[in-house]
Amino acid sequence: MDNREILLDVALSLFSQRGYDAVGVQEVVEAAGVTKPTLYHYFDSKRGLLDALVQREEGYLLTKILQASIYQGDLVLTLEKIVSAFYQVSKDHPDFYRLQMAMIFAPPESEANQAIKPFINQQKEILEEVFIQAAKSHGNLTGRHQRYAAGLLGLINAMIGISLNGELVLSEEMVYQSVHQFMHGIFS
Amino acid sequence: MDNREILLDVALSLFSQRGYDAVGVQEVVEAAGVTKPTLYHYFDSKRGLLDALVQREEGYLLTKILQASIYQGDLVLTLEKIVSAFYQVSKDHPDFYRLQMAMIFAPPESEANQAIKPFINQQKEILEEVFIQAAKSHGNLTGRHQRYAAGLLGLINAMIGISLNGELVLSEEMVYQSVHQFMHGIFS
DNA sequence: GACTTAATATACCGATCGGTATATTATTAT
DNA sequence: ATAATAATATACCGATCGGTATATTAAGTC
Repeated sequence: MDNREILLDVALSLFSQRGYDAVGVQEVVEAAGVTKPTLYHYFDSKRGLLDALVQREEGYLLTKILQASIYQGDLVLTLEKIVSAFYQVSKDHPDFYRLQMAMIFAPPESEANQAIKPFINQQKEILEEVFIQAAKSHGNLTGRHQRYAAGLLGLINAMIGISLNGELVLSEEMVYQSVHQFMHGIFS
Repeated sequence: MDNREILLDVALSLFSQRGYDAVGVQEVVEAAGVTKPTLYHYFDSKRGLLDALVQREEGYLLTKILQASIYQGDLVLTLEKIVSAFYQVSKDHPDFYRLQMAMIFAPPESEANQAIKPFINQQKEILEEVFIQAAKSHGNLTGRHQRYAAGLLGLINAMIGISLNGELVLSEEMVYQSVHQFMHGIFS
């Protein structure tokens, strides 16, 4: 077994349950069954551990979103693929998604928010690119890609937030409903 | 000046900037120009300080929302009043709203999330009551008040989140647009 | 087999954590 | 005026914080 991966898994679990600041490195290494120098051998610092963790998980998420976001002329279909990819990742990696949400809404000067910010911007840029492509055939979308990307991401994260509280199941029907609701807001 | 109020103000500022866990009581009392026993005279613990802070600010917010949520037969009008109240509070008390967002999305076992949860539930209950009242004249709303309340709250917080990042101004037109978008999702 | 490097542990560092025992100074009530 | 209480400060507590110096073991490399 790879202690580096074990440390990342344990850190993900603890950080997502109680928060990055509230969990000490001592607790992480104890839960992982190793000692502190092992952690500091693989990661320069506690922040480095968080960065590596976020990198691993965001790599997975961004790959899925990129695959889903190849625009081929049908905006609704593309948005449904994207929303479906987000919902699927949130179901496959609920711990990470909980942590990501906490980091997104963490105070701007906190380490957690600073660590996630570049990846959230990447998510936004991927969505913006979709709306930029779509604007070539739907003239009335022009110039609003930033607002649309932010709005869709907000809707997606709101839905996932509700589902992580167990109050909603993100079925494929919810994908359709989410996109439908979003498009109505755009065109009317 | 009242040292208790000063402590609450300073704590709000620091917690909203860097997070509850990352800010120590020493830093709070230094920024407030007092010493630790003064803080512990007014509040039993660091958690007690957070609770008192949340109580003060949520009292203000809940009062505004309650005033706006008196249903008098016009659902759209009522929702516009509610959304307007939320947006106004987020503009008048941006620090608190930033802190509230962080607490809402903080890990479920964190002190921050546990401290805000009852107030968020109160917000939900107020919105649910509106939809329950409205269902008496709009039969097709019946039985979905929980989902609608959660969905509207999600939309409101997503919009406020964007505005706190400086990417959007929550004008009265945004109130109209938000409610319009939400209603379309419900009726179609 | 000898040498090097990666991976781990023991034991420790100063700083900060949340919280308090004790004493002193204002304020209030009688 | 005096007693009681509220409000503050000095100085301290053990525990934990993130991080490391040193030593040892395991795993390759020549």
